[in-house]
Amino acid sequence: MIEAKIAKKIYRLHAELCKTLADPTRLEVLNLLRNSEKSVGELAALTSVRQATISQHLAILRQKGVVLTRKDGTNIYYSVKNPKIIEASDIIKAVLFEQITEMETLTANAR
Amino acid sequence: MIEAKIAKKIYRLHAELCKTLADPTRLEVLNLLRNSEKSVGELAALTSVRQATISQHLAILRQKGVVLTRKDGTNIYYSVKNPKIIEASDIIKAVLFEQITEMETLTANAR
DNA sequence: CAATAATATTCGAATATTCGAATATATTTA
DNA sequence: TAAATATATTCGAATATTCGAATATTATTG
Repeated sequence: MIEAKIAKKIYRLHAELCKTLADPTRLEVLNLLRNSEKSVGELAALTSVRQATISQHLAILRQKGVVLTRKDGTNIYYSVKNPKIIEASDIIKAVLFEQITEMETLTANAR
Repeated sequence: MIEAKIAKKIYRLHAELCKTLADPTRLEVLNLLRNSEKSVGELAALTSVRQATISQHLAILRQKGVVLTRKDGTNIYYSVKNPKIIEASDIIKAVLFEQITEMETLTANAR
């Protein structure tokens, strides 16, 4: 059963990559990076999250290979490395909205 | 800025749904449910994870609306509620494999 | 080179997650 | 109804995650 061990390891890596999306701040950052790169300061301002905290989340996204960095002077611009991540995030968001719609239907019928 | 608050709440819910996928056991369970429903016992056996643990993970998947249950005698059969979740999981897995391939390329070139 | 600006890192406390062990809750069958 | 089977829940310990505060690093500018 050596392949079972390998499968488990793949599931672990897969879960680690999914964890990248399992935080509201990181989702917001990824959404902001959807169409264009942004500097750390811009991301902090746009999300109203402290610079150090944004930087920590960006470090996680970097480690997991989800974003790329480009240095320009003292600024560091972040961008999405693989748009598939955005695609996956969007699908999960669509599921969320379907769930919300379903709950609305339920409560509407309960009146 | 009332809409900003709402946006933050959506990101929180979105992240909670993503968390569903952020565990190796749950990913394995979802993969086993991909094509057909399975009972708790079957899932425990197929994953070699204790029944209580599988049950806990199934409870999380249930709470997040990711799976459905069907009772038949003492058995409870679980199935995927919304196939989009599998779709999203598959996309993230594809990203993982792209990352692995990229690392292989790097190490191959380093020889 | 000193001052400034932008970003990153380290540390610690609060919180959340995971899992095993034990137990509880059906449901079926003898 | 008692025993057996399948599943769920509760609790606690170990571990992981998150965030703020303080500090460090790097690059630019005067």
